[in-house]
Amino acid sequence: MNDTCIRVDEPLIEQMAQNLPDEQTINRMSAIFQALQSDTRLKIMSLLSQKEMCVCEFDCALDVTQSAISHSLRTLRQLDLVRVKKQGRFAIYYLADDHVKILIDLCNKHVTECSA
Amino acid sequence: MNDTCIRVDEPLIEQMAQNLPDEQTINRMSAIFQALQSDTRLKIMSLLSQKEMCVCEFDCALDVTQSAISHSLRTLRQLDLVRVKKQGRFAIYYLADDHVKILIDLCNKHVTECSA
DNA sequence: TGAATATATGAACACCTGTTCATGTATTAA
DNA sequence: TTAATACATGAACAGGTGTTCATATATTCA
Repeated sequence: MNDTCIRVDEPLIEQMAQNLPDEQTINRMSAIFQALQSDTRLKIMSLLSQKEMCVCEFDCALDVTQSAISHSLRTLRQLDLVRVKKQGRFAIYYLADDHVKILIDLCNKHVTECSA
Repeated sequence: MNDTCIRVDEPLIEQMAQNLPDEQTINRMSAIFQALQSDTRLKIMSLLSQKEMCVCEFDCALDVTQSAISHSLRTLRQLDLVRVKKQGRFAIYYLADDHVKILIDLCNKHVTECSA
């Protein structure tokens, strides 16, 4: 297929393409969605929207190894979706900000409303 | 590691685990985030939030093959994130609803605000 | 000090994803 | 009818992801 069909207004499309978020922004957005695409990490985020938690508590609530939880938390940490504070030998995790909570809630709402 | 540490209030954690969205909801949510995790699909969604488009127009705006675009659109269609209407030989794609647009905007906002 | 607890991390492996290539189908135009 | 156009789809392959296992580190307690 060539790059143009009868419907394509090339200058317009090119301008729209330039209105796209820049590559760096796209990358960071896709990284966030990528992080939220795992069942385990979604559950972690959902739990954290109820209260802050240490790794043990996740271990008790979820059905994966402690190692898997730590790996998941690292991913979320690196994207600044969650943060840690150390309390003695415990690592207490909490949501980085409300944006993320809203993201999760919005998606949940979309899914449950649209399947109802 | 055992399933309990000194911090764990087991009945509470178990109740929190039950408050989690059910498996089906979690699966649908992760499927949506999974779909939005690809640069190409994110760009498609961003373009669609500007105006409805046919496949040719995506082909003109994006730097991947028409095949890749069709595959991406199928993924988005199957999750009801976008919809199609046929107009002669053209397939016109548009966002399924506003939830999704808000999701994208919110994530974009998060990324650009937090990196500023 | 030494043992137990809480968490992190590297390696490895099975699985999944996104792309391209090749090709198929449907619609229009000549 | 034939050729061209617009789009869809299956196969296949490279690259990435999530999990577990084994192990390391850091903190507390005896």
